[in-house]
Amino acid sequence: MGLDDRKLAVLRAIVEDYVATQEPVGSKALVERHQLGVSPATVRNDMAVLEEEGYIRQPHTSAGRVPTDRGYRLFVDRLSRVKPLSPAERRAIERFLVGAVDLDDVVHRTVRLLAQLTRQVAVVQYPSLARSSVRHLELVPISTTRLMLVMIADTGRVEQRLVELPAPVPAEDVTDLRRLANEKLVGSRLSDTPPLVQALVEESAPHLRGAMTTLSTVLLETLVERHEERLALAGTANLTRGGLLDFQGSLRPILEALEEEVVLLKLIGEAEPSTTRVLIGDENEIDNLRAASVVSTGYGPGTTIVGGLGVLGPTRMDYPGTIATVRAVARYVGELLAQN
Amino acid sequence: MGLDDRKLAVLRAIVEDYVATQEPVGSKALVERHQLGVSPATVRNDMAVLEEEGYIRQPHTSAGRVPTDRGYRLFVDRLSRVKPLSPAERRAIERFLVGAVDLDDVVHRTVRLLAQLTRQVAVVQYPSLARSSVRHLELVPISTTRLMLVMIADTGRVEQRLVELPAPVPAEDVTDLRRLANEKLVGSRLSDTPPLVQALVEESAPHLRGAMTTLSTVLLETLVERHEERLALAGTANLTRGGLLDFQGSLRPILEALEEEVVLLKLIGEAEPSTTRVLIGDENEIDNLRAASVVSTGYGPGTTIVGGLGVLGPTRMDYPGTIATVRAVARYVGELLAQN
DNA sequence: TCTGGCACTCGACTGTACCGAGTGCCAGTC
DNA sequence: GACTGGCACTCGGTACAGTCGAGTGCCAGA
Repeated sequence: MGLDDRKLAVLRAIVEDYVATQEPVGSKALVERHQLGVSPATVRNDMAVLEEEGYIRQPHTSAGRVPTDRGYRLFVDRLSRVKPLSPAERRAIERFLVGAVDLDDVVHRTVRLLAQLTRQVAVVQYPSLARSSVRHLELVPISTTRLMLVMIADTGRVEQRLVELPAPVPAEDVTDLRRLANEKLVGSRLSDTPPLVQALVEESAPHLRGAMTTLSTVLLETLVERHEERLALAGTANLTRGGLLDFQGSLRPILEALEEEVVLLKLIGEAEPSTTRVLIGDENEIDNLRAASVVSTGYGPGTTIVGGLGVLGPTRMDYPGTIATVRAVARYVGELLAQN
Repeated sequence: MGLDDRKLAVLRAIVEDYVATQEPVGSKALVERHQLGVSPATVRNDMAVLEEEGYIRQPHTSAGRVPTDRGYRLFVDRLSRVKPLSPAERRAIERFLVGAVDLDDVVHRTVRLLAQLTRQVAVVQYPSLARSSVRHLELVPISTTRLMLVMIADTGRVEQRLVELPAPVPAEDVTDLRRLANEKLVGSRLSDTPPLVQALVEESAPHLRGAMTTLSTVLLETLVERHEERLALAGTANLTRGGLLDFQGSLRPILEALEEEVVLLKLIGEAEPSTTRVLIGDENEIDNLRAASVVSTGYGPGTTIVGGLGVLGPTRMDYPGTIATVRAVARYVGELLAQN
């Protein structure tokens, strides 16, 4: 197990060169491009050890070495510092995000920005309803037996659902329903609402009870249970960089995975506070993404987290740069939301 | 120019075989698989003419023939009948679309359905705001100087915008603003609103005028001028079928084009009543899509059109089947909207 | 006008040879 | 004991030649 400093330096050099050139790197090229202070032969011995330990591998007998997923993992954990952003990148982030007019706008701008800066596929989760609280509920009569329920969350999200009432409800009753619902629910987190919604029905006047029951069912079903998450995606064209060498030749599984909201949510939606999660290749639970890496983090106003965002790319990616960008973007978005 | 019936039959056979096998088709294979009633030599002569006229071409000197964009065009215009849907497909459409709970749901289900049935990339435009009329406007105070404007259209679309007021507005004034706006605008088409909105400001009580001006600016700007269109996309993974032979080897330009909302709208948003538009390869104005074909049509309740939908695939596609599917789906969606 | 026959073309595939990057190993040196 | 230079070896990539066969164009004849 003895991985002394030089061996680690060799691994770092291999990762950096391979990420840059996308070609297996040999011992000679390595000593030429890095100040390792030893000869190629020595490096070769180190490489043999690294290979034995599973950090690098040879695509063919007479080729250079390529990092394994395990090698990238070691690199990320112990061999790299998060790269500070360039001023240009900072400016790009600011320029891109100021002037967003609403949440949709913020999310769309963010996802495009991320895709552009990292040159990878970017995913941004809308602020999770479960982590939002109710700012306002609006009931708009569509017909006598149909209401449009509009919920405005403190995160800026607006969700609407059609409610089919069991019986016609006159306009003034709708007003009552609206008032009641707002009184009870405004300010509370959606994840905490079930008992409140329950109480709502019980406390309603008898003639409102039928309508309120339907209403609360819709509320619970669509906003809490089926906790509606939304996502924005951008930069799929970036998958084609690196001319099909990445992703072992087929974009198919990746594109398929990207179409599954559930999958994406799993990837970026499980953020923990102030952590940047890096999943490398095989570490990914989703089979389709075994050839990809994901860098994700949570975002939100202040220190709370309301959603996740991240990027997906080949395992051969610039981890320090990507991590820095993802973090920075998340922070800016959080600030933006805090102004809300 | 003399394209007699047999030459047309030959072209049709070439298109059908090539679409099925994805391989250049030769004269011998052609007479074997189709009852043309003549010998390969005769077919060869016909092919020579078809090639001269630009309907087919030879990838290499000693290979079979492949249809050109022009050949597909002739095929679509004169040589194919729209294939009736199979009962299975009909059932799939019905099964897929019933049970949609709101517009978002309808659109998402539709786009997935289209992608699945045609095995291509599907695009569905949300009902255009320009073609919708106002069902209700809601103003929700966020703070004393901020309102959330929620517009509900008759097509089911719900749009929201944040309005920054120039000065604090008390709650009862908000009620007045809401009432006024609804009185004037409900029932009118968004594209017809500019004069109405103008009148709105003029008829407001003096103390409301400032707020109403801001409000109407937001209304006009975001809902009319920048006429906000939304899109849903699905099936990008289908681009990878045909193993990179389609799209001359690179998905890049296609994926890039698919990320541009403007481009997609141009493709499917210019629907005319009861027409199915087919754009084949070169006919496409967007350079990135010169290797693709697009089949699109409009949809809407009854005979009106509120939006477009369509699919994008390789020029080598099953036009009759795709056209039939696109039409059928559009019709079903229209019916669904009509029930609204 | 159609057909059979024939010479021709050229991509796809196969086998051979060669080059060179890169390796593992070993004996020698500090 | 750790490092180095040297050397034989491996093997992917490329270039080249040869063969095969699908497919063509053309032409004479029915």
